[in-house]
Amino acid sequence: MHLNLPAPIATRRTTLTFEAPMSETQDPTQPSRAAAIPPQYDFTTVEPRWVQQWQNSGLYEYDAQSEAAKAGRVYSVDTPPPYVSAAHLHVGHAMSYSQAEFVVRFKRMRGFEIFYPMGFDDNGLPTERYVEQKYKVNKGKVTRKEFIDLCLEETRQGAKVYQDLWQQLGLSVDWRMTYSTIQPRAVKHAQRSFLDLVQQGRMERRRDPILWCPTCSTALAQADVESGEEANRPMHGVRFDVAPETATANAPESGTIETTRPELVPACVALACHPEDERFKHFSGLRFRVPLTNLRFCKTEVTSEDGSIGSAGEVSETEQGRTVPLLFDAAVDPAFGTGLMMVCTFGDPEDIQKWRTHQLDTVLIIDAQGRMVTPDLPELDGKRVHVQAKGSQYSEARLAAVELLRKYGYLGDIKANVSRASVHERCSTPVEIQVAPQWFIRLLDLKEQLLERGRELRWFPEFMRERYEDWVTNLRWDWNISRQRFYGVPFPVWYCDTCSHPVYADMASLPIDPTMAPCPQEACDRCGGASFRPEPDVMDTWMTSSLTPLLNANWTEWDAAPDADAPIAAQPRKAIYPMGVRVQAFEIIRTWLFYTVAKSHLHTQSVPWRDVMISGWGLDRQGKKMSKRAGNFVDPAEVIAKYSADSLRYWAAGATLGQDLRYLEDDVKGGKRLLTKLWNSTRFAMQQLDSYVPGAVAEQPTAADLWVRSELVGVVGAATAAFEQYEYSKALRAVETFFWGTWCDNYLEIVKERFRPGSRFSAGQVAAAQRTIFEGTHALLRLFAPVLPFISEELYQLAIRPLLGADAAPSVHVAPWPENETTGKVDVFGGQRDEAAEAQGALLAQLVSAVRGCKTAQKLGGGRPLEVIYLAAPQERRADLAPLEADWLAASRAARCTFAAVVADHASGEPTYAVGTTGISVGIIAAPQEPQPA
RNA sequence: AGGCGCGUAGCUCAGCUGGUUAGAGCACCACGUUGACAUCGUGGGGGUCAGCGGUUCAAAUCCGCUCGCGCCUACCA
Repeated sequence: MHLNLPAPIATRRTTLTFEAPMSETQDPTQPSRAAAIPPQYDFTTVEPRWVQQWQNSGLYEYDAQSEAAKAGRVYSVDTPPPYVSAAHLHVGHAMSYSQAEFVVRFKRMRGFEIFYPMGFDDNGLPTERYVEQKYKVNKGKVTRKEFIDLCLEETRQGAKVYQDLWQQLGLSVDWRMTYSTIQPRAVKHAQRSFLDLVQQGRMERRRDPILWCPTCSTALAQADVESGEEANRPMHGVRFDVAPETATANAPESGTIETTRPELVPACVALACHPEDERFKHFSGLRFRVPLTNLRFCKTEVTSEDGSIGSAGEVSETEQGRTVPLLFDAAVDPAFGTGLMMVCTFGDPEDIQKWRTHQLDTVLIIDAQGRMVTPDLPELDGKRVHVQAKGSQYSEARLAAVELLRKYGYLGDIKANVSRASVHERCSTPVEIQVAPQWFIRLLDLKEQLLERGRELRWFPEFMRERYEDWVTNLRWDWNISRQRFYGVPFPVWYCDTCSHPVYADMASLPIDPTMAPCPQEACDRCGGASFRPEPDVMDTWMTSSLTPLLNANWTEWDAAPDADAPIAAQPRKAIYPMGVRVQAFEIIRTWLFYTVAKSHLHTQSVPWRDVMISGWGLDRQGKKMSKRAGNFVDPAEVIAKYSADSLRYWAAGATLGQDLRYLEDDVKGGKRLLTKLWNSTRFAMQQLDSYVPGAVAEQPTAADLWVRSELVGVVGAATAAFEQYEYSKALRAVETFFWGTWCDNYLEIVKERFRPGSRFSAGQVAAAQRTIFEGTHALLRLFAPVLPFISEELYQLAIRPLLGADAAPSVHVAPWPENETTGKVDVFGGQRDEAAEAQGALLAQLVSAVRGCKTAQKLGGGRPLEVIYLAAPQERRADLAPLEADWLAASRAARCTFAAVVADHASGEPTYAVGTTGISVGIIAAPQEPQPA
């Protein structure tokens, strides 16, 4: 038999050899083909053996020189580099990685050269947070080097755990291509990206208000911030007195604002109201005194009784405090609070907006650690803004501020008010706004272009595109990539000590750490200064993660001279870019996906991939997201040990793309059942093939053969179409339904009789059944292979490959998918559907089922032979029945059937069964029970 | 507050470009083991398709509104 192997695979992979897996168990006295298949499937030995053999043989290695690669038929996969916190691994992770891999395996069988690396994200704040919590350290307690060493060690351990699990799970990754986001290659890419954006004028160092996490002591990007819990954040009325020097005859003496942040009152820089708000029409031109700013703390030294010198002091009121103007701004909502709002520096993005628009002063009273800096107000000074005061749900600073406002008579009503604060997604601390020099990538002017890139991508499922559009549309901050942390990619920048002018590293010197390497310039371009200091900040972790497609393609080496000595992972691969598909879950569309699209747009004026596949989450039985913290987490390694990797993958294949999936052990058990069924049915098939020599006997297919062949052609088409749309669950369902219902329950039961000694079937009919069984099994194993790689491979090697001869694909995973990708033609049983045969088969299945119904009603076993089947059918249907008779009688184990006017008359009152809505009904008479042998 | 997804048998989910009697697996009931499979087979019971209204000869499917769950975005002075 000649197998039409796709050319790309032929060059290298046909030379792969696998040891014959079960040869040692074959009984030489029984040369039967079926004997090659042990009675029981033992996944505990089979799965690890294939993990090893696939790995040893290089089956999944990317070959840039293959025929497919040269022809441009490369399918490359950008898969999420998980954080190293391996202890958090749960079946939800296994689910999403499996789902992506189903499609990868499908594409490989379609003849594509696959580039499928794995990455590990061991860079940046998430890792730092993990290390801090695990070792109970923070960046104040250890040196930068000690801390980085801890992070690297955690990274190594985590990556090992991940790789073991992914291999057990059967992911067909090319492990030579593994990257990590802190390795020199990744650092080089991130720094190159930085310098490239500097050259483009996209990268700016600005002293701007920025989002700030007081707990992590670092700046953040908009994407790092999420909505916090709803909570009561009371609204405090605060009276602002009109500055007497601006008072007019008909103006009021004061105005009242409402705020949830009374501690920020001393940072007030303006009051604002809507220009058409009648209530404030007399306020025009007024200035207001900011409460508490008229207080002064006078410190005096005192000598206490024991002679030690301490300090004391008192607060005194001065004549006037700071005054602020009243602004009219249409952005103020007259319906909110009193209609009069306080603008302070800075409470929220709205403040920044007004501060910019009206060029207001800046009064910063919260430091980097979230402590109040208010020297004239000792009750408030140093109080922490994000630490709850003892015995209160409110912070130290807020309580102290309220007390001060009350003491000096400015405090009005306090009203309950439910709202949510913006918090840092890594630590849930409410974010503050600080002002500090930071590096920004200007993005706000690119919204339209980035939306357009989003539209160039094919999204699966399509509705996920809206998550992207929403995010881009609502973007309000340029991307701040500076982080005041230890562990991350350093900026390749020094500053002049005299004038702070930046000096950039040479491209050729990357990767570089400016804290270790000298500044490449001797004198400052701007002022001639000769001493420089390195940039101490590190880059946002997404600065690297956003480059994974470019990192996989080794963008930094595209123009470099070829270096044959470079590790394979580091060699340039421009051909895989843009990549074929990005796979990820939906919650990081705004981060990973968005930033990657932005980077690709800026660096290559292109989308980073053609397709985007978005998966859902693995949920627990109650529908809650799995997480270590929630304690509802299921360890995938345990599931694999108990039920096999194939079974776990089967569960993962049950989720509709983009939808969440609950973890139910029963569903994994369902996978285990399928494996058993597949094993047994293949064993049965082999038992019928001992004498099979393809083409030796001219086949005479029966109605059952023609029916099941046509159905299979249909299933191949349906599964292929589904996989092409990333609908692996639909594909599996089509295959499984056919396999269990049509193939096992009906077809195999029908043909069994054909192989019994002395059956009424001709040699040609037996040959037809053998061909159907063999080619059908071969097709089924290939159809199951993407989802169930282990058992498919084992059965392919045991049952199929030996019969195919020397041309056979060395692995089911590089065997040709039963529909040809280029021609679109199904390569099974001629590839044509036969509607008449399918209609006949449907009738046959109904007839078989009706007889089973009779047997059950008469409490007869399914294998009980029948003496006669009585059949009542309208005259016009009788012609349809004749071609089915042989298969029907065989499946029913009946000696003969005979037409009758009304079945019940001939069946001794036994129950009769209607055959669907065909107008046919049947009745049976069982053959006498044969005497049991003594 | 806006957007997206979901709401179908006891449970988990298909179906949702409108068209016979709404499906599968699990669970449940009954029956059945003389050579693929009891980790099984056969047969069966079980659903006002969240609710209300509309379009249509015909609605689980299309439209509108309401309710519930999840998520995203915004607001949070």
